[in-house]
Amino acid sequence: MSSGQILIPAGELLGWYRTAQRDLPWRAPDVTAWQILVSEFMLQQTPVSRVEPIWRDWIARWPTPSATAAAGAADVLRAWGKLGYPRRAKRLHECAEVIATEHDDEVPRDVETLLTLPGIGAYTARAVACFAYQQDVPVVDTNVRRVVARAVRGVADTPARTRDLDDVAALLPKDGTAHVFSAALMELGAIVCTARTPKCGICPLTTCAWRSAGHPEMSTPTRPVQKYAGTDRQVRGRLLDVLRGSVSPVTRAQLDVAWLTDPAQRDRALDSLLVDGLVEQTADDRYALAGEGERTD
DNA sequence: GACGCGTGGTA
DNA sequence: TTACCAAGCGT
Repeated sequence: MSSGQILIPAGELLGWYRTAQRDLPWRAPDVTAWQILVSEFMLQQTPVSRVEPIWRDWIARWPTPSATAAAGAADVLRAWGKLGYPRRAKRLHECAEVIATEHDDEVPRDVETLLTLPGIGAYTARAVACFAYQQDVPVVDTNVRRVVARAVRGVADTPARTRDLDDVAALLPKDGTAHVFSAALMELGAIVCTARTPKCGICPLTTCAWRSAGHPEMSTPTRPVQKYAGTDRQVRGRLLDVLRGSVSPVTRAQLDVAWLTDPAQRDRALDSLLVDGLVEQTADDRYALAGEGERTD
């Protein structure tokens, strides 16, 4: 994409965002950069509705990086509950430790430094810079990618590409409102220009290349949806669920009953949890969530 | 760049 | 019911 042409009118988008934005708890004025960062970790591949209650409890319990770092890893994994992808919880804990010890308990402001932190990638680094520190950096998540694909390129969606960042950067207004523009773009994708049944009837954009083209279907295939039932991921989930539910270490037999259909797969899943540092083996040959017994709060 | 990584709501 | 999908990251 080239051009200095304005392809998404900022006025239309920002006007809509002012009245239509959701009242999400991490958007409240007194929320800190760390607390916004926590929301971003939780929102990585998990819907807002499931994150909200967990985030509220989490922030009340561990409001700062140092408070989070002081908690035991097992307590963090339990508080994460069933949000999914528990490696995120572990990385959030590690991220808290780094910020507490190496950044004076302050979330770094610049994208370069944010990118060095555990669990923070291209999206989250810029989301924190944008939403917590009002920086005019391009923020590209699945919503932004889809809105740009449709409104600008006239296609239903596009697979993730590294050059998405440059494409979106070219669309940002240069008058200092880019951070709001980015938030609005994401919000539009989240509640109007949705993946499955877009609400074109209430879209604030008066011009849209996708609409003009007659809402064509996807031409370039995206990644196929992953299977879950019967996969190692499901087995890991079952094993972890057993461990989250037990304050004391469990025996191998207690884990074995969590997945009876394929013992070899069960062993592989347990091994991968040990490798990932989510589970530990105790001296008496039992199993527990990693960091069980470190606890502080 | 492709793949593996949880979980549950919705159509 | 099955299949899709939800503010990605690390390898």
